[in-house]
Amino acid sequence: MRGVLSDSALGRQVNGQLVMDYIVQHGPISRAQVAKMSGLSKQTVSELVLMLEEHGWVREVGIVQGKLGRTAVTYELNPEAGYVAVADIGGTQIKLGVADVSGKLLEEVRIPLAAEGQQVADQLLHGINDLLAKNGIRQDKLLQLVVGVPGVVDRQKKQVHHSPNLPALQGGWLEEQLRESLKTQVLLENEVNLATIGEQWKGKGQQHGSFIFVAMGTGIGMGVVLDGKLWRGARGFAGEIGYMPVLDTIDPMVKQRGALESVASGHAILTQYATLTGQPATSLPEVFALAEAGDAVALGVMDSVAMSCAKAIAATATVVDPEVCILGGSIGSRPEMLVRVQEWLGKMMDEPLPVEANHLGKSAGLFGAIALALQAVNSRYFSPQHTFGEVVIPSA
Amino acid sequence: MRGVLSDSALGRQVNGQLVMDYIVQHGPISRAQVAKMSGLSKQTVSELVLMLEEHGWVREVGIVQGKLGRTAVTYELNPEAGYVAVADIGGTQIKLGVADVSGKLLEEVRIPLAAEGQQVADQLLHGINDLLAKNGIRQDKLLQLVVGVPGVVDRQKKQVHHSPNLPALQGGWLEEQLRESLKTQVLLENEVNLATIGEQWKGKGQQHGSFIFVAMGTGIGMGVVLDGKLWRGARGFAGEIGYMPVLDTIDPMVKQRGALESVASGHAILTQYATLTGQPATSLPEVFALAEAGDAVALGVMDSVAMSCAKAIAATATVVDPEVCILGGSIGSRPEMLVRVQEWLGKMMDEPLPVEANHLGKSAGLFGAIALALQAVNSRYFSPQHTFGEVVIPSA
DNA sequence: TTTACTTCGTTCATATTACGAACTAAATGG
DNA sequence: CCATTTAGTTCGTAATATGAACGAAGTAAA
Repeated sequence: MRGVLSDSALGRQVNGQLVMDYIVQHGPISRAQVAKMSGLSKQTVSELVLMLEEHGWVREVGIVQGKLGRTAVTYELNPEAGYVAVADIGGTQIKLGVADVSGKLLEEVRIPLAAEGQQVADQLLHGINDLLAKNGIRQDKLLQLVVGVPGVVDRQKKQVHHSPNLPALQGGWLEEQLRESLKTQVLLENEVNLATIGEQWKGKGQQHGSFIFVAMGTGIGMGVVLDGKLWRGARGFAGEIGYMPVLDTIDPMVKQRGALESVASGHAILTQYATLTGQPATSLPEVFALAEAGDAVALGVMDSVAMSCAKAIAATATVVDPEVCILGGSIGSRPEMLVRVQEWLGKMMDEPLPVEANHLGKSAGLFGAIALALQAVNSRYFSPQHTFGEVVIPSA
Repeated sequence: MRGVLSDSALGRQVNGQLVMDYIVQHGPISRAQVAKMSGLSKQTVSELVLMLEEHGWVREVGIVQGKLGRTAVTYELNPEAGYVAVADIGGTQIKLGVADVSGKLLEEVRIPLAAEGQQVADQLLHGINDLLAKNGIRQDKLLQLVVGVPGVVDRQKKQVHHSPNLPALQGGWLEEQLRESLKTQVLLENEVNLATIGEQWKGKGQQHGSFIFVAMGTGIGMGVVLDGKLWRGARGFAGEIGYMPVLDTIDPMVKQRGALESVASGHAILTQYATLTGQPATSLPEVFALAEAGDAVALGVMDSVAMSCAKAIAATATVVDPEVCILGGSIGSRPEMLVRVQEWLGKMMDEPLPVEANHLGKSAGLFGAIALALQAVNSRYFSPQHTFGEVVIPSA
């Protein structure tokens, strides 16, 4: 029981994880079935299921009759084994939610975003505590909190960088405060990355091991999933394609704001339309309406933005070669944008990368946060570092 | 002994792999030292080392005296446990080599490249057989062959695609012929990817878990290493940045040849110089000499190529966020190109990605092939699929 | 209703693997 | 020459997984 991987409890870990997986994935299932599918012997499975049951991770569901042979007792993941909280700090509001370990979202609330950093932290704290109270969840049953932020997250230092829309979030204070107040593990994650994980879990990414998710809204960002794993980059900067150089001129202003973002985003649509017409910038829905009505300038702007977006996708495709690109965000999810991007990609690439519309819309972020939280919980309680399946009170 | 991960031999596999690693990494080492470092008990280590010795993977080196305490018997990787062959099919010649499992290159030869596809295959076969014979290596001791090819390799189908300079290599016939004739496992791999693995193993990549390697020669290509693993892409197309769109015009010809390759490569230097001067294209060394002598046109061409290259690197940096970029290839490894690329990157990026000159030069490909071959051998003989460390005769 | 059959799940004897403690071996160093 | 130190082995014990046998609890059919 000393060495890192030395004792035979390693096998127990692996097999326990395996049995847990079968129960989670294949819903109510009998021990005999798990044994058949996993190749483990029946008693080993029985032992492991007993252990999982004692720790509260699985529970008996019922019995299966009607088939030939003895009645089978079936087991499933115990949703009450624990809970996770998720938050998504957007441009104008905060979305909050609690989910159980089966991934079921129990409740969701939206709060208008406060102006100041410390107020935002308080909003998160109170919001989550309210949700826990209303759903009768004890604090020690809260296993993980995941917060989506509009910025680059350094996972090692647990700090937020490059958060132009909400500079108050920068640094590591938010994570620390939430962790200490809620007495649970806290993960901060870039909002586009969360939406990407969401699409992977419940959206178009399910069929694909490697894909990119491009979110075009006010700004533009990307999530990169390679072999089923989100790639965050050496400094958490992966997918920040707003800074991708696509112009031929090198403009110091562009370097600041992000080269691609200045030509492929909601912001770009407004500026370009204003510049071309000489009129002060109108609203985005207005430009879209004008384009649909056949306005030449609006159509030209749409096309130019689609081209820049396609260029970024094509460039990315040569670097990481994904199976597919999922296009999302408030602009990117519009069908007229999707077709234009596809058209331009066809002109740029010999074998154009398939581009699909996203599936989850605005909920992708929260779903992704739940998925990430469950991943974290899973790797925490079923990794070789811990005693098998034992629920420890998560704290610093 | 039935289930996939079911029997306790799994632990044996893991611990055997662990002990093997310590012996390989820490040179001549005693069993007591391995026990201390790994956390395994002394007898477990003794058992495993005995097993490894019986299978021929390790051997006794000698004894350590002079220190306090009993003499220690030290062990090391047995270089004669097996051999790998490597080949690099270049533009004008084939490089061949054989190495032992310790990674030591025993002999290297160069052969002028034959004109026709089947002739190339024969050259490989005869060349490798000659090398084996000269170095007294029995065919059943040849555990792996790795061949570097100038094209995109589909690992699932074991086929070569997009090989414009050597179209005869396309398809899966080469792998099949080599495997059946040499009766060993064969891996084909893109030459830039091999150079990347080479830099990772023995070059600048050693200090970095995630980096990109840009090879600018006649054409331009890139290798992507993320968290220590070469990323090949869904179809083996990752890093084919020759096709990256960087121009503002969409030219069907450019789509064919590759947009970036037409502005950032040896080929581009020649064409641009010829266009600007109106003279027929000169040779590359000539253009470099002119630039050094202060010729304005030559300097302009250099700068323009460096800018395009920097743009591709900056674009890649926003997508994968590597720690560093290693610049190589016959053009890229020139210091005057390196500084220019660094200069341009400074203008394009807020926190410019560090760019370093490559370390291994033209041998990177062969080194990478050896590293890849050893990886393949390692995962073959020490993976849970096989009986621990048992040498099986590799065949179809 | 009884009997045969099928499948679920447990009990039991056995094999593998790892560990720690005790022991032997072989050197150094005064 | 003997204490000390380190290397390596022997041996008893504990954990884990297995397969075979067995008991349990249903269906199917005579």
